[in-house]
Amino acid sequence: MNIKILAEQLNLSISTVSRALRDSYEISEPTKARVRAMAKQLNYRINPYASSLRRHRSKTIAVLIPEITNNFFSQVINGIEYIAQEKNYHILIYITHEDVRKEIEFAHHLHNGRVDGVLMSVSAETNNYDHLNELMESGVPIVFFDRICESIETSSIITDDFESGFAATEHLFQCGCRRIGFFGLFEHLSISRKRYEGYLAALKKYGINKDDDLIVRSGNDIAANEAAITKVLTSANKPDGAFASIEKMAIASYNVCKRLDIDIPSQLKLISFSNLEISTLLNPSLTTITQPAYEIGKQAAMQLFRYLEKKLYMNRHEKIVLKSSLIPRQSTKKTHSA
Amino acid sequence: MNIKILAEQLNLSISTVSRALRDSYEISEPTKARVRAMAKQLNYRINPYASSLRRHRSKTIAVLIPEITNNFFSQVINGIEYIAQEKNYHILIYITHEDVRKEIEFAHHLHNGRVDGVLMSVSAETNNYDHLNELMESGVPIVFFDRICESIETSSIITDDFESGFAATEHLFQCGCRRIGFFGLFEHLSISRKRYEGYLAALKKYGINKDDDLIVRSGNDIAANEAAITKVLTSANKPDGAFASIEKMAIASYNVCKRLDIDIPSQLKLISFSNLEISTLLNPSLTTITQPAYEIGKQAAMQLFRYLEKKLYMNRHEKIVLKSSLIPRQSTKKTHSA
DNA sequence: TAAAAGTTCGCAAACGTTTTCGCAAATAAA
DNA sequence: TTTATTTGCGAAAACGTTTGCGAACTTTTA
Repeated sequence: MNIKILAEQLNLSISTVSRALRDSYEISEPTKARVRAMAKQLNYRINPYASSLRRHRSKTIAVLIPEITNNFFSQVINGIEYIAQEKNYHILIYITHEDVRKEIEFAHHLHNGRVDGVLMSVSAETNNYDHLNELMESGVPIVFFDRICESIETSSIITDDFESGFAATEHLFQCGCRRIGFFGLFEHLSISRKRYEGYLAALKKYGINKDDDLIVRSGNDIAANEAAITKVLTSANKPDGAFASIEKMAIASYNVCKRLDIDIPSQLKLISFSNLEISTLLNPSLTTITQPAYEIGKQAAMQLFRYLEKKLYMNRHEKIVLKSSLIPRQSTKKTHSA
Repeated sequence: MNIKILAEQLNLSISTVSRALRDSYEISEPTKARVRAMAKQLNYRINPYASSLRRHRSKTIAVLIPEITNNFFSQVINGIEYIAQEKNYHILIYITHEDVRKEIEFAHHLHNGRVDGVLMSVSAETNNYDHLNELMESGVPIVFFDRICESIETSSIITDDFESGFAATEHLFQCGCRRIGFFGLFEHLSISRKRYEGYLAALKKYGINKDDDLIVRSGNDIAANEAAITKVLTSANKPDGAFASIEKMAIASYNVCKRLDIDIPSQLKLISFSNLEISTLLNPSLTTITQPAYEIGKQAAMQLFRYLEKKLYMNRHEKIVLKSSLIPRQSTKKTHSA
């Protein structure tokens, strides 16, 4: 079943049928109606590969994310999917598992026109962006979200990470904490840096000296993370509050506290970036900084389509900043310490 | 940059270059090496659309799922992705949001060769499978996972839902429950039926009469679900235990109990199907039936590739059953009732 | 030594679209 | 009426691959 057969059935030329199906102005309304009717009757579907080959557009976008079993990213995908469906676009998904080599491999594979554009959050390991620059230069627009790449001239959708880091730390201070830990991600990740800077700024504002012993940098290895947290929480100068700049570290902290029988919030107050739907059901419920993940996905996709529809030209460094919200719960509840 | 330019640079014919790149036996090893070197040097990437058009294979599979912000499905995707990467396949993702009309729309769109095969879990609303039968008949193999479609002759990957439903109910009984509720999904969903039958069988084994007042059927509307649960938990003959056949209902139950000040597990014991990583951190920790989601994804993908590689012929009704595991936690802890 | 078989490659026809160009016929303007 | 312009459509050349077939050359077999 192809357009040729369809044309024969209609006694029309292939070109006329093609144009009719694309609703070209060159075709009369009656002819279009005939074509549409016959196409429906014969259950004709256009061949996307022939079409893409000829038009140099795939009607497909790629989404590159570091992980998928994480509410933040799955909510982002939901937002992306919403916009993509509106535009009749398809979504190819690639998961890097925080592995730069995979990210590079994917980037190279996308050089060939398989997708019209890319939405991505860089892997935590990534600190060289050549593969992404090359992709951009080959004409594939990239829009970053959350974990962006400052050095590439394109749009990104981020949240107010500095302010959130500041607010989280301030919140802990206001709840009585004076020794505030930072449990964060790798240093070179954009979001982590910003959150950390916000943390430092808040410490400064309240006249607290930064203490490197209270800072934990997480990797991908859960056991290692928990070990690092355990070390901090059992040290002589242990923190009375902690700001987890990533959900993974909050979970790890809960586990460690459970194991060490450290009570949250009386012995340790905890606030974390998180998009868990059930923060409220944790024991105790977790005070979170929650990012508007769904909206991030939507905005990122919309921005990409602005490039694809040439409403926006590439190499315009544009940042869209959405606001996260701090939701106080039990894990930072003020307690009357001894 | 295309194969033509590559061929000119090499002083070879296009066909030789093509064959060399595909590692054909017809090309000598020295020539292959030359071609590969030049391809690398010129940064040549094959055009996937031209290739797909010519070969009638897309190296792409579609994954159709009802939702993505759910650990079960995102873990399944991880499993699928693992196998797909091994096979150098790409993954298109389609989310139905439990909407049959979207499912039908997606199924129709996939008639055109965009994908070589489909992996899917049907939407809860689906009870007519014509669109899927048509897709199969048009030559696109479908492998179902979890929410399968019994009436279509193909492979499916499921878990031992009857046994799990039985075990869950039995577990509640053994923890002292005598009035056991069932909080489940729509009737016509395969998994829900099986789990429900397991529930009934366990009741029967222990001589408990089924009580329709203890059965809640969930929809997509969270508020409505919570209202229904509230009604049951505040009725005169309220249950002393409940089996949630879907995670959503367990969350709703926690919320309702919190609101009504019903203590879990002393006043209500709760067990639920769930793939939450943090069931252990809930208050109280949740006893779960956990499905091997990652493995389900892998198996489903592997089975699909058996079709694609013609190692398995379509229309073979084959079911692969994996085992879920019951993990007892605080929410079903035996209590000394008054 | 001739025939058969094997090796290595090129020609050209697909695959199913889209689109440029062109050409009639119909309509509008002069 | 003649000359432009518009309207509706068709022929054919792309798009970048893959592959059946055959040519030329080399090696093996009879």
